[in-house]
Amino acid sequence: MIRMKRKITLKQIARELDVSISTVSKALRNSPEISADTKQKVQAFAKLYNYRPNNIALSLKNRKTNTIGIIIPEIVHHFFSKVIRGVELVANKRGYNVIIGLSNESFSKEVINMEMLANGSIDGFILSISKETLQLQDYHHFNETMSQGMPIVMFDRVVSDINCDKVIVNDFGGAKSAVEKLITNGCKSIALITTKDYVSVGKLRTQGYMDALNDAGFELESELILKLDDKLDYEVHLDALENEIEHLFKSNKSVDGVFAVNELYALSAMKVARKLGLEIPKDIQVIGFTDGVLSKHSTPSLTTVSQHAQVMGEKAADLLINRLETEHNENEDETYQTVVIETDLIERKSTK
Amino acid sequence: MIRMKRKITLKQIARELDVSISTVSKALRNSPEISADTKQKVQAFAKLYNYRPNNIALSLKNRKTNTIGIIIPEIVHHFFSKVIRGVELVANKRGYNVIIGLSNESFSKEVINMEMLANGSIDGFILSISKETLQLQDYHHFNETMSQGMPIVMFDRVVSDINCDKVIVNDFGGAKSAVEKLITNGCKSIALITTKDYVSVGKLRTQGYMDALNDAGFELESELILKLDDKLDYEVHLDALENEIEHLFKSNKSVDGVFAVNELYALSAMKVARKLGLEIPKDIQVIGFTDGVLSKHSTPSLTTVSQHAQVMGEKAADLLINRLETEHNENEDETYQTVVIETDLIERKSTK
DNA sequence: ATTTGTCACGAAAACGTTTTCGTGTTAAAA
DNA sequence: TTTTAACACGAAAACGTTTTCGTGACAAAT
Repeated sequence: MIRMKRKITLKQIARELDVSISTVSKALRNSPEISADTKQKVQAFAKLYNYRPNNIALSLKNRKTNTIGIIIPEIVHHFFSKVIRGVELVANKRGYNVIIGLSNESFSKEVINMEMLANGSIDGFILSISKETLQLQDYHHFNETMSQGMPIVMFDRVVSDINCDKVIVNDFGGAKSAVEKLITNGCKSIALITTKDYVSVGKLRTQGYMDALNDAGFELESELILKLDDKLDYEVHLDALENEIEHLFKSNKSVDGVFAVNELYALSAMKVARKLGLEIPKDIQVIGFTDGVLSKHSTPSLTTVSQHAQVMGEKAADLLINRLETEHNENEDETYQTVVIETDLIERKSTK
Repeated sequence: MIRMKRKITLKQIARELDVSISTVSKALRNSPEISADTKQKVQAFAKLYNYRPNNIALSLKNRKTNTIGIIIPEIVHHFFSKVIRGVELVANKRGYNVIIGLSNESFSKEVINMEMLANGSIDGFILSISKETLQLQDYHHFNETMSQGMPIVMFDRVVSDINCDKVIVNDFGGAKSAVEKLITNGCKSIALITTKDYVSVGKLRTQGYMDALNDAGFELESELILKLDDKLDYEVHLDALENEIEHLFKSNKSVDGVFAVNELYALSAMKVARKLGLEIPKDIQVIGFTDGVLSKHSTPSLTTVSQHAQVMGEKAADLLINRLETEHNENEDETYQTVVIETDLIERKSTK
């Protein structure tokens, strides 16, 4: 049976050594007020009993928790977990902890989670907006949080209505250069597989696609654009997804290039193409938009637009902590910045 | 410019309403001591100003944070992120928050992270041991944490030296039934691709493999066992991994079945097999051990042993919270339990 | 002998709660 | 009229820190 020795406090040290709590505190912080003798005695005792200041008490006293709250729609997702890793990395380096909340793409869970954390548990938020919130366009909880003096940094899924620091991917540019790559590689009829427009990133990627076609003098054919309703969880209903894509291919036999706004769509496109007897990349070339793990290990491996998720997390954490650690004058107008992370085109075997 | 209205406290409400702090507190908690009039007044005021008790102050007062600390080796990993989701799910349901720390497979980071959180930030730990810690076999930080009265629940990577609640996968059984499946499917020469033995799960899966062969009257051929050093990050050095596997196949042409202890090894085996002109599952059948996303989307899709990561997380959270919420008599000997999560064989296209 | 100054330490407040106990006021019982 | 009881509220302690300010002892300077 293990001997229980509860964490020791200043008060207990003070009692043992027959000095006051203040003296112990000062001795441990090496205050010049305290004599060398006493310091030595106190420090030795503290080390022996492995004294560590209680974080909660410190948080209360300093009105600062040194903890960052992350709210994301889903954690079982490479993009988001990479962002978390980035946040954790710089947070830890700068002396902060990270506490996570999952909204599960639900508005109410997002609100509840934020309220729980906002009541003193954390100093600021890093978050990506849930799909439901984006649809409802109800952003009161963000504004309320910020009006209470708690800063927010949004990443990836952001919205221009909210005034705060943001870290976003150059979705437009990434999509455009992907499509340009397809054009350069000789594609004449390029399909787009995307989501409904309310998710800002889907919209921007669609615009990048259109812009690239436009610049190259291609005509925009709406039959080549497949807008999927991501209400449906295609991880579960893979066949539904594949049917949609198969329909696209069959009614547009000339398609020789595909740009998909995420990894799953791209892989499904490749799968369907193969099923229809098309060779990749000879007959049809495919590019996805993602930071996922599937691309690298698919057959053929998938050329993708990398979003540098971890860098986004790091940047978001830096933005937040910088704001937390600069004195904000009461009446000075805050000025927020939006950091754009550039994408990289990672060429693999699904393009020529 | 947004108007700043800092979070309101009991003291401020008390001052505004010209009553004492105690009265406000009691009124809000509907104490019978307080008159209906006063209650009404206080509650209305509190609602108007959206009063919420400060979590930190409550934690300090109650010596209970209602927060769980998770320490995992890596978050960009489907297995671990699914576990987190499970933990988060039941933690939230039961009124707890989750704070994460990444050890990054490093002993020192594991120790530091635990110390940070153990100083009052959390009520208990859920963790999976880092590889480096497993190698060093230095578990003092776990024992110290527990001796301070902070419970630990370990999952997946556990060690029998430590006395605490545990949630593990039936690695032995899962591996055994996978290999049995291969045997049933007609495989005569089954290779094993595994890791070095210090990670307990690798060891157990290897034993499952051997036991299945043994039961079936097969002879154990050591050339069929490939033990890979996972010091090398094979995500980065994929070619090195594939070379090893290619060597295995070339020097054992008779191999018609492969059991791999993780997803990456299994996929690489399939890739190499294809490269060598073997058809899957006709010429060679492959089964992996994982909860990952690659298996489902690979070509052919991979038959795997599912570990039910989310269930592990849920179970671990329940174990921890149960322990936190039962009065533990000072001198009563604690008794710990180990929950074994059974695996499922998910049959896909890499087996007949 | 008195003033000044330094040294080494302790008391107390503060952070935001909850809770125990005490107390003044009023109405009912003796 | 006096005692008792219920009622409604406030003071204070506690959780574990840090920090400001005050103070007693002693030595040095006047």
